[in-house]
Amino acid sequence: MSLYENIKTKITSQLLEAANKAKLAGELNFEELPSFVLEEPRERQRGDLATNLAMVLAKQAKRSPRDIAVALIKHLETSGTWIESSEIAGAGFINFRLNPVWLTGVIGEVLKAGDDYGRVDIGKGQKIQVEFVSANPTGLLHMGNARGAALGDSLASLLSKAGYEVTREFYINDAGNQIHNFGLSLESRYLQLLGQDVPFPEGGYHGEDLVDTVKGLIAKVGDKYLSVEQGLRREFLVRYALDEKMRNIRETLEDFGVEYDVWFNEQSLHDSGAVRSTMEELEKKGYIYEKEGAHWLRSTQFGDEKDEVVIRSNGSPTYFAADIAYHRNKFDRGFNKVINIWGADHHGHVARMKGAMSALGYEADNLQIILMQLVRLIQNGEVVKMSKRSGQYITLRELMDEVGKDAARFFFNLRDPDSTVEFDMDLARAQSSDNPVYYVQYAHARLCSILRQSEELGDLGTPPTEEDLLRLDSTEERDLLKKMADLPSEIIVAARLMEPHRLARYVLDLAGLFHTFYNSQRVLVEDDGLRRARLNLVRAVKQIVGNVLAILGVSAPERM
RNA sequence: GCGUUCGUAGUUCAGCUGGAUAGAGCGUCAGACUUCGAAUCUGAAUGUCGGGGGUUCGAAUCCCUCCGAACGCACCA
Repeated sequence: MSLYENIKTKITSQLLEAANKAKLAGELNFEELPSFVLEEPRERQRGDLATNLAMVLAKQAKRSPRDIAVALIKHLETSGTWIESSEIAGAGFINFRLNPVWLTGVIGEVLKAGDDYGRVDIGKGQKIQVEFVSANPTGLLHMGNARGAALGDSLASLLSKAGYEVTREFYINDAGNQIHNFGLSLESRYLQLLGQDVPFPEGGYHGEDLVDTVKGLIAKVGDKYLSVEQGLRREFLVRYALDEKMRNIRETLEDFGVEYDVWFNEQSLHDSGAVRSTMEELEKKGYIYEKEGAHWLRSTQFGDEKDEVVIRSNGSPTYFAADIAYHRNKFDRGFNKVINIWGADHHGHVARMKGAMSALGYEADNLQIILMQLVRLIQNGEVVKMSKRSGQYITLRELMDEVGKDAARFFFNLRDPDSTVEFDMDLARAQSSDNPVYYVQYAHARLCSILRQSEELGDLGTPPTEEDLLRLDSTEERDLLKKMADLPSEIIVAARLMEPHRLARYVLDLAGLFHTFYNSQRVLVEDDGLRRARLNLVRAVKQIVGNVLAILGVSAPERM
């Protein structure tokens, strides 16, 4: 446990003890201690930590919060807690001021832990899977996928930092109706490009990239497949195009800094009989009924708005059926928790998917679905309706070319998945230099620059003494140290809430505090002791900035 | 029509799952480089937290209702 976590835990337990002692002394009356918080007050003049314990006790104790606070403070044991003073304020808050000396210990803690600073263990080695992007291989990756990739990958890194054993997975929709359509589209393009006047299929994929794929194919095999039997021809075209599309998706994501552990084929679920056996299982449990020739899942029993078809009247399973088998497979692989990141346009599927898991006897809460709102693209001051049909969309590749991987990933991770973000292409292009990511990266480069110069000055070796470190007592230094001490707590909260965007905020704040410090204090001063202390501070800040950027998948440049 | 999510400064967004005087970036205005990187810093102005009710010591946060937006409501995925 980190220094700061330790202190907070200690104070919390002392508060509990104080409440019990006050009760024994007959000064306070309560049955059960309600939950309370010990947190940093918004305004730092109020102190370092504050608790609302007296306020939440008011109801049970039938006394005013301020009276209760007096009793609590009277019985509070402060030795070993760094508490320097306690005071009652406002409606009944108890504010604590800590002896700032504890802060200097943070630097040593950071440098000792190195890349592991911020690592916590709330996961306790539990296996957790994050499935994200899982884009259809029938087209190119777009802005929505970019957001999903940034979110999913950073969440996975965050959870891993928090002590979970994480698997990143991509589900490839290489079966079913959509692939059938894909085959028809490919065939049509193939014939068209070879001069035949054939119609484009209804509901086909209009994307230009598909035409390019077929052109590439023709360059290799020519008109060889004109004479091949239709079924075989389509099969070949699909296999070829799928392979090319998936390779492209894979490479694009890799360039975006995302590496998957597992690429899972939908087709394998059909081949292995998993889809069929899963449906039989559901049938056996009585959750399936027949109507109008189709098989339906009673998903309404689990809160869905309507029952869903799993086997069509023509006998073929729906996408949903395969998806149920897929999620069953996930749990059977031993994941304690399974996380899906879906676009908000799929929110209607949440209830039925969880319902299907309940029906199969799994704990639905172990399947967690994070919905992210869609990305609204602005171009020339206007909202661009994105759709694959119209071909009106910006690809992930274009996004990286335009604004860069780091800026894109940071941008998405700065926002709550629940907010519809506006992405102004022109702004991203024109103002790329005042993108927040550069603020953080600049801080990192600056930190590196200071360290480089200290080396040139021959400032190696000798570590600062305890006394040297105690001289880091300006408000700028203390604010910075406090923020540094806070990282483990931030990781815990972010991992618990599955909100990596908190870390982007954190590192932005940290960079800001560093810039402020930099402008008010000089690091490379004549005074040996003070210089050594500040250099260690710089080393530690650099370490943390690097650690957090790594979680976010953003590079930490030494120069820029 | 029903459902899900959202509505916070001119603008883009935070707001730690109920706490003290609602915060940042950009933009605006005024300042800081003979000194470690000015892609930085310091200061100033800016709010009906969409409207209205309720719950309680206390609400941007929870509940109800209305307004507005996005997205769902296929034997598509």
